[in-house]
Parts: sequence; C-alpha cells; structure tokens
Amino acid sequence: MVNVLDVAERANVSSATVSRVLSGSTLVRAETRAKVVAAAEALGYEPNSFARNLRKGRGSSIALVTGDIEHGIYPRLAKHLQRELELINLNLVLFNLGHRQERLRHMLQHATSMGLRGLFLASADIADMASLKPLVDRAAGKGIAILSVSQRLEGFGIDSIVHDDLAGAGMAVEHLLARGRRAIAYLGRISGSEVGRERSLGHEQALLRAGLPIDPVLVWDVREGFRSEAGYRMTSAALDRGLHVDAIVAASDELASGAIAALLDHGLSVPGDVAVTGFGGISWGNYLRPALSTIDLDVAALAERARLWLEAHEAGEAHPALVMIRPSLIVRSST
Amino acid sequence: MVNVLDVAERANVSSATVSRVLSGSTLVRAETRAKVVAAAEALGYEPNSFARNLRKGRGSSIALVTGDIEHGIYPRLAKHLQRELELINLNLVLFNLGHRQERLRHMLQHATSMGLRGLFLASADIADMASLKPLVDRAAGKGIAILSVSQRLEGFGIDSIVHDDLAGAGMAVEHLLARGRRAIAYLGRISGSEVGRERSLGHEQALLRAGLPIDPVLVWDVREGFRSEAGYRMTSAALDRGLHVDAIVAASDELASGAIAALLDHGLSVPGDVAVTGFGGISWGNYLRPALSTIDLDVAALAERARLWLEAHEAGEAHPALVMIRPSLIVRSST
DNA sequence: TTGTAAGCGTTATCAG
DNA sequence: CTGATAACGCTTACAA
Repeated sequence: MVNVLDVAERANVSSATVSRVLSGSTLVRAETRAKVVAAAEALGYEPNSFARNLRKGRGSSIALVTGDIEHGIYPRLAKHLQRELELINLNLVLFNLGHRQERLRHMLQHATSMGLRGLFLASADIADMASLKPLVDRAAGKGIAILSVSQRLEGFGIDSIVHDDLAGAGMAVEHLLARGRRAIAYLGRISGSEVGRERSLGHEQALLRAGLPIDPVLVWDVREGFRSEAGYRMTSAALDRGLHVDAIVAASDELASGAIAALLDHGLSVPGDVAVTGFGGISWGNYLRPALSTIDLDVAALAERARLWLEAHEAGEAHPALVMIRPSLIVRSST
Repeated sequence: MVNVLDVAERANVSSATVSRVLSGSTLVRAETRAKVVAAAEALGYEPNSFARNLRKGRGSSIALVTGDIEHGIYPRLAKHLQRELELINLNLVLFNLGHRQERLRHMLQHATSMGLRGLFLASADIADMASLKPLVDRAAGKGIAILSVSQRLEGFGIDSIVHDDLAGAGMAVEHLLARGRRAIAYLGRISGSEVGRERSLGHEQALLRAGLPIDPVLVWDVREGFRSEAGYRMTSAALDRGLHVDAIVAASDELASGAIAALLDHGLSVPGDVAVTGFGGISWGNYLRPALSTIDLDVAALAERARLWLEAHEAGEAHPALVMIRPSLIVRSST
C-alpha cells in the first residue's frame, strides 16, 4: 500500500506537502504541485480514508434509516439521496429497521462509534419519539447531523424535510369533489399512531372546507402498513359491510392498487362506481388499469433540499427547522 | 471523546488489556475483564471505528453497486443484503450507477481508498466486462471481495450468485405450453447485450424442447430497460403490427404490467386472448387485475448465500464460483 | 512556500 | 495473564 511518504520521497518533498497538494491547498508552488501529482500518479497512490477520517475526527457517510426500504417511495428516496450525497463526496449507508423500534435506539447509540456524519430518518413509524429524544440529543451533541426526511419531527427539535402530505391529501379530495364525489373514504389511517396523520388530516380538512361531514365509517385503518394487501383487505371489508362509497383516497399507491383490485373483485367499476387516488407517484401506477391517479411526491427535490440542509448544517449556517415539498396531482383514469 | 486510555486509567490496567477485553479475547482474567467492562460502561466508552479499521487495515462495509436501485427486485435485494451483512457486523453502502458505465470504473478504482471490504455487483448492465476486468483484478488483488449478485460473471473470474434465470424462463414457458399456448412471445430482450440473456435463452430452449420453432418476430427488444413503459410500448407496437400472440413471457414484472395494460387497451382480454407471465415476484403483482402470474425470485436465499460466500472468502475457505438460486412459479390469474 | 513532528485511537508484538 | 510500545496513514500547528 503506497502512502503519502512514498509519494513524498519520489517527489522529493515532505509528506506535509503531499498532503497539501492532495487536499487541494493553494499554498503550494505550481511547480511543486506538479511534481507531487506526477509522483502520486506514477505510484498509483490512493489516500486511505480511515487515516484521514481518524485524523479529521469525522467520517464521510450518512446513514439512511428506513422502516422498509423495499416499498413505497423509499427506493426512489434512497436513489436520489445517494446521488445528492455523492455530489459532496459522502456515502450513503443503508440501515433498514424492519419496523423494529429498538434497532433505531441501537443506531442512535452507535452512530458516532460507527463514524457516521449524519442520520437521515426515513422510517415512517417512529412512534415513541419521547423516549428516543435523549438519544437523539446525545448523538446531535456529538456532532451527528440528524434530519427527518419522512415524518415531521420539528416539534421534537429535529429538523425535517418532508412532503406536504396535508396539502397532497387535500388536493386528492378536492379533485374528487370536483368530479362530483361525495362519499370519499380515506384508506390508510393507522389509529393511535402519528404515521400518516398528516394525510388523514388533509382528507378531513378538505371535506370540512367543502362543508361536508366526516363520516367515521369512511376512515379505514390499516394495521399492516401501507401495502397492497392491506388496501385490498380493508376495502373488501368495507364493501362486505355494504358501505356506500364513491371515492377512495389511499395513503399510498400500493394501498390504492389493493383497493382497486378489491373493487373490481366486488364487481364494481373504477372510476364508474368508485374513484380511487393513490399517493406517491410510483412508476407502475400509470400501467394499472385503470391507470392510477395519484399525488406525485417530488422525491428528487426532497433529496436536493436534504443535501442543501446538510451543507448548511456542516457550515454552521442557519437552516429552517421545517421544509415542506409541495406534491402535485397526476390525473389518470382511476378518477 | 473517551478512548481506550481513559478506560484503562479508570480500570487501573493498560490500554492493551482494555483492547483485549473489548475485542473479546479470552486471555484475560475474569476479574480484570469485569473491571474493564465496568469502567467502559461508566465512561460511556465507544470504540472508534476509524482507528480500528486503520490499524486492522480493512474496513467494515460492503458496497452494493446497482444500476437502478429504484426498480425491479433491487430494493428487495438491498433490504435482504443489509440484513445479512448486519449479522456479521458489516454495513451496506449504496452505490447507484444510474446506468453510467464509467461510474463503475470509478468505483472499482477507488474501492480500496474508500475502505470497502467488498463489492456486490448488482448492476444488470455490466456490458463491457472485458475492459473492466483489469480493474476488477486490481481491486481483488488488494483484497476486495467481489461478488456478482445479478449477472453470471463467473466466466470472467468473478464469483457469481444469481437467480437461475434460464430455469425460471423455462418454467414460465412450460406453464404456458401446458395451458395450451403456442405463440409465446418473449418481452425483454436487449439486443447486443448480455443483460437478460439467460432469460431470453430460457424461453428459446423451452420452446425448442417442446419441438416448437423460434419465431423471431415474437422476440421483443426493449431498449429502455425492464420497466413498465417499455413493456407497454413494445407490446403495443407488436399488436399494432397485427402479430398473432397468445402468450407473453416478460423479463420483469414491470414489463409484464406494461404488457397487460397494452393488451387491455387494445381490447384484448388477459388471459383469454393472451396470457402473461412476469419475472421477479414483486409484491403488488398479486393486486394487478388480472393478478400477475410470475417467476418468484428468492431474494432472501440469494442474500444469505451472499453472506455465506463472504464469510468463506474472508476465512480463505473455498467457495463455488457459481451458485444458482432456484426460482419458483407463482400461478395467478394472468395465465 | 516548505519541512518537522506530534498526534488521531486502536491493535499487535514482544517482554515480563 | 498483563504491560509497554510501536505502528496504521493522514493532517496540521508550528518552525524555518
């Protein structure tokens, strides 16, 4: 393994000079710089990141902490975040909780020891924030940059960059109202949990704005998460109970796909009998039949803001505690 | 930041002893060990991974190199790999190529410098392997563990753990033949590329086994990758040309969803007029209507084998150059 | 503009 | 079974 000393020797300079050249310092004579660069080149020198990080006292990776990286917009989020971090020479390390709360504790506890520079929280089910707070503070105190990129956690002192779920759900409901729908169900509440609360609230508030009552039987809980299966099950159950619905606002595209399947299986037509909207803007939504109208989440924008936040944080600059990314409605044939 | 010396001081031992205790060495008196553990506990000691890695000369993360982490089975793969690596205290860092070949070169070149312990290649479009080979060898020579987890690359001296695509495609074709289909198209060849070649071959061989001819017009190229849009486009184009087909074997679930959409849009029924199979076993496939019959890939098994491979590799034990994971057919209503 | 030298926190070697 | 000590490769005061 060739190191700075080898390069220094070959270039007839000191290791300090080599280091200066390689870290792009300007305080080096052009001529010297050239010599060093040539020597490094010739020897195939590659800096050792551990030594550098050890010396500098900080690492070069950010952990993306997800509940379930497999579903919803998380794969897209991971992709965009990685791309953004790469711009500032940081790595994205993946940490999937699999919905085990204690693993988050573990993560928070060992963030410094793992040499992480920051933590992007993208787990949808951070429930017990109160008990987590001390750990978060401890990590933050040690210089770990902590940002929530899925839930609004600014109330707990954690900066948050999130999609404007409230507005998104509102847009869906308003679109359905404009289409003449009145019995607009909400699919995807997780009762007793903050998860998806904003979306559920968006549905509620939009109905109230329109002067419509909130019918509790039209708010459907999912316990198994935002996946197709839950959508299918809850929609089926509602239909079996003979509920009257003419539209469903689903909290995710996957839930929506399950809902549509259930409706079709019950002999109903979409959107003829029941219109359905999704949430997320997943790519295959356009190839469901009927094609899924959905609230498209601008994940690329979110990822960029996350990078900007990180840069500001590292520079010690001020940054807003909450950024909301505005989603947009995509109208397709399911509504 | 509390370090080994602090712990040593508090426990009245040397840093060496602390290190021994913390790395679980048995050559320490139980009593001494207890003192050290207590001191570490009391001080809230956390080992510094950079120092450790620097000293040990190797890191603790594996990079997952994908072409596009957003689609297909890659999110699932990432999830399972992370879980497996966690078992052996390794991190998974994400590196998404976005289908830019030169970024792979870069990755290979800087793997050591980034302190990576290994590289899992999961990019479907590693085309120019010949030119990449020297870089791979160089990295391998430096002790980087390199494993392909999507393409068969054992011919290039790269150990590979892959799904048995040949068998999978064969199972799909045989299933369709058993259902009486004869004009079985293959959707998803990328002409002039090794990508998906095994699947395409599986289709071909299964037809030949059944004594059926290969009709070139029934092999559909996709240039835009294995996504829904391409499936829709190619299927539409074929139908517009008036081609007779009674079944489509798609190289991915996303392609299949596009194909089904195109068929329905052309007024055809699935599976009445045309049966369709997917590839992957994506979770929402069961909620398409008709529900998608597919070749289910056992990603969890693949991930486990990958971990086992890594352990063997590190232990210097022998390990097979090629492991094939057997997929299974899931029959739903699209066939 | 460049060199010297002192660490960063850990582990491995060698004595004891 | 334990301690002293020398690295690992890099950056950064401080000197020159």
